[in-house]
Amino acid sequence: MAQGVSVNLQTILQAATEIVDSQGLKSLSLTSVAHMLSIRPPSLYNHIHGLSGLRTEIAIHGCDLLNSVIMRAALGKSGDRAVYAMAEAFLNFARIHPGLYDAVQEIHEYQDPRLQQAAERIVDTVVQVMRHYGLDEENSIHTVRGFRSLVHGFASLERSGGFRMPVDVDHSFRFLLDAFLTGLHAIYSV
Amino acid sequence: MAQGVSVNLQTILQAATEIVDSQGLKSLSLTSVAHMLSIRPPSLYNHIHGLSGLRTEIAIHGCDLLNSVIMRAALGKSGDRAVYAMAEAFLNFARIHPGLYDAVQEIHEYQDPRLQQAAERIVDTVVQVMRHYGLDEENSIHTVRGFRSLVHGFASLERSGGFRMPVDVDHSFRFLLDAFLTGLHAIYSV
DNA sequence: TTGCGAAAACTAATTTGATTAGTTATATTA
DNA sequence: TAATATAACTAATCAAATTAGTTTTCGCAA
Repeated sequence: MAQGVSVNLQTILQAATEIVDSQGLKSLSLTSVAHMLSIRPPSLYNHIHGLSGLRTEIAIHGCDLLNSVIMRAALGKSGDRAVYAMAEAFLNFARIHPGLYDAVQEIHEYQDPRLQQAAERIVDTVVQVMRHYGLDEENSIHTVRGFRSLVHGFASLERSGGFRMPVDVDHSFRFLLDAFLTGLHAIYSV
Repeated sequence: MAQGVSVNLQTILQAATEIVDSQGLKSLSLTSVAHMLSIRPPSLYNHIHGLSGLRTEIAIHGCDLLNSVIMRAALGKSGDRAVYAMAEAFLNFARIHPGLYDAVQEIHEYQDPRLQQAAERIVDTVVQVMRHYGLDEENSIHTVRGFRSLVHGFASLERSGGFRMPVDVDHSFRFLLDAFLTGLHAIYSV
C-alpha cells in the first residue's frame, strides 16, 4: 500500500465533487480523480466499478446532499413558507454545487437501485411538505410535479446561462413561485 | 470523390439527428456519424470542425427546429390560448426529438454566436407571445423566464424519467400551466 | 480533348482515456 | 511468524478524436 492517507470511497467522492463543481461534470474522469488523489487510474478499480460506478456514486452523493439541504430548509416551517424555503435551498444548491447538480440530473442513465432510492427521497421530501395543503393523492402529485418542474427548470436555465437580460434573477424566481402558489390556492381553494 | 450521394452539412445533420434521437446525445460521435454515412471519420473534417463543430451544428439545428415548432403553434392565437399551444408544442418537441432537445440544453458549452442567436430567437418568440399581457419590460422578463423554466423543467424531468407515479402526465402539465397563468393574472391583474 | 485545381475522400499515425490482466508490497491477524 | 486480503502498481489493449499527408474525382477552361 502507499504511504499517505488511504484512498477510499469517501476520499474519492471528495475529490470527484471538487472536480465537477470547479471544472464541470464533463471533466470527471478516472484520470482526473486519480491525479487529484496521487494514484494511478487503475488503482481506483479497487474502490469503485470504473467510470460508470464513479458517476453513479457521485450522483447518489449529490442526491443525498440535495435532499438534506432542502429538508433542513423546510424543517420547522409549513405551507407556503416551507415551499419558498425549500425552493430557495434547491436553487442555492444548484448554484453552490453546479457539477453535483448536473450529476443529479443524470439519474436516468444508471440503473443502480441505490440511486433510484436516493432520488425518491428527494421527491418524498417535497411530497411531505405539500401534504400541508390537504390535497387528494392525484392532485398532490400534480402539485409536486409542478413544483419540481419549475424549480428544476429555473435552476437549469440559470445554470446554462439562459437568463441574460439585466433583470434580477432572484426576483424572477420569487415571481415564479408566487404565481405558482397563487394559482395553486385559487385552483384548489386551499 | 466517392460515388453515392455526396455528403454535406445537410446530410451530416440528418444522420446526427437520427443518432441522437434514437440512441441519445451521448452516442453522437464522429465515428457513429461517419459510419451512418459510409465514410471514414476523418472525412467529416471536410465539412465540420470536428466533434465540437458537430455538436454546435446539431444544437443550432435543434434550436431552429424547436423555434419553428413553437412559432407555428402560437401563430393565429393570443394570450392564454397561445401560451398553452406554445407550451404543448414545446413539450411535444422534447418527446419527439429527445436527443435534439438535449443538444439544445448544451448551448452554454459552446461560444458560437450563431448558436447564441438561434437560442435568442426562441426566447424572442416567447417574448412576442407574452406581449399580449401588456406588462412592462421588467415584469415581462419575469414572466418569460417563468414560462421557460416551467416548460423546460417539466420536459426535462419527464425525459429523465422523473415522473414515475401512475398519474396522467399531460394532466400534470396542464395543471402547472393553469396554476402559472392563474397566478400571472392575479398578480398583474391582466 | 485534355489537364488543372478544388473538393472530398482516404490511410497512417498520435493522443487521451478506460479498462483488463497480472504483479507486488503492506498490514492485519490467526 | 506466516497467511491472507487489500490496495497499490506496470504493461498492454481498445476506442475515439484528431492531424498530416496523400489520392481520387469532377467540373471547367484552354
